[in-house]
Amino acid sequence: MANIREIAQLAGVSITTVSRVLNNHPYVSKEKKEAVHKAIETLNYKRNVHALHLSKGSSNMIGVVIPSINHPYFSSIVEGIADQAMKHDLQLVLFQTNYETTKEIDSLELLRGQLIDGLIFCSRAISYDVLLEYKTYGPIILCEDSDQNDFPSISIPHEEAFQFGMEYLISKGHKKIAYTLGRLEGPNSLKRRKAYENMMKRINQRIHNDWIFDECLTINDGAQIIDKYMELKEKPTAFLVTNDQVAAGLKLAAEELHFKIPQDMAILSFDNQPISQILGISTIEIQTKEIGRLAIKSIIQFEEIIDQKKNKILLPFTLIERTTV
Amino acid sequence: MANIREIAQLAGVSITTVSRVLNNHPYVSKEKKEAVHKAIETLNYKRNVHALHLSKGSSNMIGVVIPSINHPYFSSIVEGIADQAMKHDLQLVLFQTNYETTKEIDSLELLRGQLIDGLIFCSRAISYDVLLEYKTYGPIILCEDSDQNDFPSISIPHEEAFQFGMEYLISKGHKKIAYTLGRLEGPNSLKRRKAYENMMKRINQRIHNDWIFDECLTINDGAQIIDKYMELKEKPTAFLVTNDQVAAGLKLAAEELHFKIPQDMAILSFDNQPISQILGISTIEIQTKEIGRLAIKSIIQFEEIIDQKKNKILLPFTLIERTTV
DNA sequence: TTGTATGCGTTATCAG
DNA sequence: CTGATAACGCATACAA
Repeated sequence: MANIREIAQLAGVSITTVSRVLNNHPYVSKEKKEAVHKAIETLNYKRNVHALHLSKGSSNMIGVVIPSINHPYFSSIVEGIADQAMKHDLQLVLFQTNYETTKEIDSLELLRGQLIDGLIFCSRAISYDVLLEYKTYGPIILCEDSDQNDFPSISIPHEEAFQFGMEYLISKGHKKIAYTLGRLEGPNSLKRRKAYENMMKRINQRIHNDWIFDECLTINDGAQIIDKYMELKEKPTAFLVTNDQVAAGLKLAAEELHFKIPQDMAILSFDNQPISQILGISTIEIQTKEIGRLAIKSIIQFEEIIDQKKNKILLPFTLIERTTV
Repeated sequence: MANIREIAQLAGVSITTVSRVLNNHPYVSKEKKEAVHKAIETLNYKRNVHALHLSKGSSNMIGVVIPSINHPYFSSIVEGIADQAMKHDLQLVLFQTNYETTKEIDSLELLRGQLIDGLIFCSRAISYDVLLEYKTYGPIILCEDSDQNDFPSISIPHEEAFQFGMEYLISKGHKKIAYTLGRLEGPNSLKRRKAYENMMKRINQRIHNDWIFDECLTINDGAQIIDKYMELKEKPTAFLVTNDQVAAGLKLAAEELHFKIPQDMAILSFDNQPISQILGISTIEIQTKEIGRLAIKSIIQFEEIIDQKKNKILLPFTLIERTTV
């Protein structure tokens, strides 16, 4: 591949002039500019990106940390990230971590090594302390309902949304409420658990630990809930579940066993993905794509955000009433 | 950030020696090695990736072209790509194109600019001729059922699989068969259309153009088929559809209108995503994740593949009989 | 308006 | 075993 030197030579100008043309700087005579363009054309020249990055000290690439891309919640966030990134000519580097901390550290190390100019955590398994060690290496955005003030965060208010869901179920006459979680230790899950305990206490219900279903993320996870449900001595009458996928699995598996939804079992979920619409699942809408968009915006306006300490964005959520509650 | 020079200075060795230690070269005395490691520790040094890339002339990053990440078919492929990429320490750069040719060209230009060492096209809107212009700039892999010999391709045999699906429907007594496509002009769609026309001719059925449903990719697309279906004078008895998402939408929307599946309308789809299992949809399984894995493997073994002209991989497909046919 | 010279941080060559 | 030094390709301060 031809380099800038060859272009300069062929065009009969200096390297600097070529660079100026390349970067649309002013103060280049029309003739030289044309000569440069012609040389670029004939040699089929293309700027080497690494040299540019090295020279600039940045890469206009952003890292995205997700546990798995093959899940509607995360791929929807990434879609928003990708849309917005496009508008700012940012490239996306994907880190599929499967919630492994070593993978998350890999991504942080690449921030430190300047491969990426910023990092968006759609999921986080790593401890907050470790994260702090990387604070100085570039913008880090957290897509979680976070109480800290070191990193900008974007999310819905999980505690509030969960509480809202509980209240809705209670308003429909339910007291025996079960719920499901993606990962027991996830930052958002902790928020949800807290809300659950508060609400159950408020309606004088004791906490049944076997009404809390962990590791529920996919359709199949949802379908498998029904097996555990069958073994329960005391059965809940309502489920507040992680997301629409889990709700879909649960609903279809329950109906397979001739349970009536919502009479025998009410289901309320989160997200409002297309599947919930088609299955008539009542759900609390979350603007996942918007979370992604705002994550990129936060990266771009990082300095302002930090300066003004406006580093926590909470998006509204909306109840979508359908037929499962 | 400290650089290699500072490390050398602090450790009292030359830059070369530091580089040797960094790259685990032999012939470095234990003392110097330790001194270097100590200096790296104290200065919290990290190799600058851009300098490395520039020097090496490569980046161990791979580009992935997809129309939208927010679709199970594509995110499943990307999941496979990511899994396999991880094993080889390759980073992934995502290009969400929405089938726009300009976006695809952007990705190709970055291959030319050496940002990425290779490119995987999970979808392609660009013409084959344009693609050819970039052939020399690095490994390009096509995830489509392709007849060309310039680029390695990985896919299922779409024509054969589609024909197989038709034969299955016919064996169940259907002659009036409709089908749906993702994009009319997509490379895989063309294969499917060809198979459709052949099979319909074989059973002496004329082609109804209004039995061919274009732009069907999502659950909602599937649900909307039913509206057009209602307006059809002559109605098909079976649908061979793009993927499980479309099948799910179609099935649920049809049942909403009290159609019996498969008596009133048989449905056979492709993919075997979890949703098809839970809805009992008969489907032709495609190993999407494996397509992704093999794409990375093809990038790595690119030279061999080209040399041995083994540049077309066709994965097997499997009929999963459930309840919709 | 143009060009020279230097820096960006590594790796690789070659001489010792 | 070790170290100068020359690439790698571009941007930019400074000089003209």
